Amino acid sequence: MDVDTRLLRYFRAVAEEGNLTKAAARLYISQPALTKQIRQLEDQLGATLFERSRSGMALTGPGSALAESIDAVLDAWDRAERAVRAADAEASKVLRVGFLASAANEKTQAILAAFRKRRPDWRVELRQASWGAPAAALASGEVVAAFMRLPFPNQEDCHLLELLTEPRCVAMAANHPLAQQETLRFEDLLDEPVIAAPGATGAFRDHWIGAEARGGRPVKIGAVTEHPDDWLTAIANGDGIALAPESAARYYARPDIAYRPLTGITPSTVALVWPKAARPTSVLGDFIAAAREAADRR
Amino acid sequence: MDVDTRLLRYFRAVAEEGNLTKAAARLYISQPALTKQIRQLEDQLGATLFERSRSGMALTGPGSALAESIDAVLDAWDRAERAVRAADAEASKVLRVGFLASAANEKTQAILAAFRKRRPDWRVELRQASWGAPAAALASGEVVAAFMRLPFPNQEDCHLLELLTEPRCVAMAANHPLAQQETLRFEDLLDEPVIAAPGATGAFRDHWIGAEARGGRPVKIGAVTEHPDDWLTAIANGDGIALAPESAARYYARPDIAYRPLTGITPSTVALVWPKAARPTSVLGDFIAAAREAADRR
DNA sequence: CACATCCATAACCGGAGGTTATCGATGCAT
DNA sequence: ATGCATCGATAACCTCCGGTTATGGATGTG
Repeated sequence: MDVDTRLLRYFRAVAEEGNLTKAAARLYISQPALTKQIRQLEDQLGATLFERSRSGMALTGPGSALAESIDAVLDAWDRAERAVRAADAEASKVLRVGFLASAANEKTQAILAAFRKRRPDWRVELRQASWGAPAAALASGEVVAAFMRLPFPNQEDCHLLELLTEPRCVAMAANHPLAQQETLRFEDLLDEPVIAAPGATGAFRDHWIGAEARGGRPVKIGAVTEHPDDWLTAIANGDGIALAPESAARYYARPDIAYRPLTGITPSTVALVWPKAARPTSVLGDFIAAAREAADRR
Repeated sequence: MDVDTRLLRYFRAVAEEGNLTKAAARLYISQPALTKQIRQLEDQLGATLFERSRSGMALTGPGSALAESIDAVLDAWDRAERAVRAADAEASKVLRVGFLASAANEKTQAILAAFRKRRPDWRVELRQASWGAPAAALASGEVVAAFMRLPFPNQEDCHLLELLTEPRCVAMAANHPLAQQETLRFEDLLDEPVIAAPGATGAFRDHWIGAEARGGRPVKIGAVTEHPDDWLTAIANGDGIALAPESAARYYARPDIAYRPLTGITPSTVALVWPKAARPTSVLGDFIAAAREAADRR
């Protein structure tokens, strides 16, 4: 019998959530679509995978059997995908590197230059990662390394090379009352709605709503965004304020957005990261060396 | 990225055949469909998997990387599928057993009775297997064992318990000139067209066209069939003659078909087979024991 | 030089995966 | 007890994708 890995991911989500509605939300599809898909999986396998009840979906015996076997399938496919992408990169001499927003800021060019010196025949392709699943492209081998801000989800599966640390500031609509002040304290922002990353990003989201400095004070989410453009628009729109690295003021300057220095909040660190699971190649080694060189020279 | 295992099988077929047209034929789809699918796989992976030329499709570097990783994925899924089916069988107390045509003939009832005595609360479900891929249902765990005639494709992946051996005879249209004779010699049939199993079945097909007794004499294929019904129809229709187990005369008697004893050809053996790959269960053990008991008592 | 082989393209059809809207059942809080 | 929130199932609909047949273009081959 054939399956789509998508179906397997769907199944896994439902098994983990124990709840169709929540699983559907997590998968960014509608609940009826998920209902249909799960039922179809059951039909194809000829087995009942879930016990439906008012309180949710509970795994049956066959369901548990599938849940236990499923990771092996998805992992095998991930490995296959990585192998193909690695071979393709080798063949076309392209190193694909992911980045979040402004990557390594002013250091980016130095790193790329240092790498070009080591591998003149290679080309570096920078790909923007979504905030929704910043590490997904790493896991699938779509990019072989990425410039990331710490922390991020599944960080423990990656090797890290810290590149720079910079203060965090606050971004808000230019006409926001607090923009009058030259400098702000984080305590002054506790009641402001905040523009946040998607909930699935865990520690990453928490870091950028300043959860660690709130002392348990609840936060009001003004909007959820996945890309810099949405993020900037939401801020300019007055949906809320947002924490941002200081460099955002240079890389994302706009007349309708004000960036203000902020006290009482820890700085942000940018690192080059690459998956522990991937077999390291010499080209990646050269890129890491280039990044290390550029990071040390300041 | 998501894939359907179907796509992976398609890719594997093309990689093995080195030829779109032949691969398409093997997969029972049209060549344009396969062209599209392979191209789509390449698009999704963002890599060229094949080098196209007038002489066929040759794997590129990324293509080879995929070819090497692909079996792990498909095997993992096979295992998952088997695990689910096993758990489902356990839960619903159904033992699914495959069979080809008349299964174990007169022994079948004795085996089932012996099993019922051991496991009164279980039910046996007999499923007919296609001649096109007689062992497919075994590999996927759709059936946990099967009554098969030896040899069959991928036989080496299975444990065997031989149940009975019976002479092979010849089946032909009732109005066929040779049907006049009470007994025939295999040498008399060498020029007759033969109804055969699909080419992919290898040794199975060879056995039933009597390849081992032809001494290299070429065989004329009158028709290719996958199921007893097609087979009987083709014979009655005069498309060709066919070798058949003696018991076919009892289980597939028809006024428009004549079965005649045959000399100069080896007999046919029926065995109960079960995959080596599957974790053996105690129920299956009981079924095997029941089969052994019924086979020994004669 | 005609033909066979092999892959690509075009036009078309049916089904499957997705969506929104809605319902029925059940548990919980007012 | 009533009303509301939650959860899964169903219905109606749209789009796209996987399949089909027919055909073309390039390239060896008898």
